[in-house]
Amino acid sequence: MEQDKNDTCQELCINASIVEEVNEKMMENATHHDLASLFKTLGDHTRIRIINALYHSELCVCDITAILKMNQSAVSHQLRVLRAAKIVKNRKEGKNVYYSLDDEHIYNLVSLGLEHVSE
Amino acid sequence: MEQDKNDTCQELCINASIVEEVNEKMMENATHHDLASLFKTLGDHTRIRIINALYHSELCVCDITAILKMNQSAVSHQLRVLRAAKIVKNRKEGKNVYYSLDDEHIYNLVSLGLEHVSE
DNA sequence: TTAACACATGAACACATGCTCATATGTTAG
DNA sequence: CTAACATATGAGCATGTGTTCATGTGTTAA
Repeated sequence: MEQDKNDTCQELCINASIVEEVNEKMMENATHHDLASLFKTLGDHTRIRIINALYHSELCVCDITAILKMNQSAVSHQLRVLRAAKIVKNRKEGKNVYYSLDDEHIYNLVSLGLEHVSE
Repeated sequence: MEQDKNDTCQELCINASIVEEVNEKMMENATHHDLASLFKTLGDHTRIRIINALYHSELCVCDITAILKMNQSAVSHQLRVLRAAKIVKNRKEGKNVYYSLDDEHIYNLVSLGLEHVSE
């Protein structure tokens, strides 16, 4: 006569009504996925530094490489990730490719994150 | 007579003054690290779902386990990560441990992230 | 005390991630 | 055309991360 719940939790401990309510209010799984994806992209030391550099000015790959003191390949790889996430956009000018932040959402997100960090 | 710059970039391509200026304006390395850390913690499907669940109500581990339909060990491990990042706090009540969001920074951060995602 | 339960945690494993190295692409100068 | 250069990209490797399984800890009830 047991409910066919998972076996770890006996249903005794949980407030079933609250669980059900939360389940209804929860965002969709796809949304969770996208959100986690966005934060994951922001959650890397190198990428945060790139974003921070672009905070102030449009920069070409070469500039970024110099600022981060990393090799060009590593920077390009990370720029690719940021591009895929639509966090940065790029513009070609002759041999150079200039990168900049794609929208101010990111700027705001990072700023807000900063508040949490530097409390 | 070459500058002792890295060899990838000949200094010809970069706007040295801008690079220098950006270098000055950049946040400290420790800050980058903390910021990346915070976002990395938020950048996981399971953890985002936990946070989203706690958006609405304080919940015990057992509740969360039921909501996420995951095994209790996995949930506990992730709660530990969230605790370490000061994203959630917990409160003991008898055999149960109730978790809730530690501050509203996180709520705001996730909300802002949501705006970027659902454009 | 002992049994039952909620939760925490260490070890092990599969998989993802970031870097480096080598090389490819595309543009400009000569 | 070819050489030089800025950037992109694939492969390989070392390290990090999330889950599961087994077990430990702490609390309540009998």
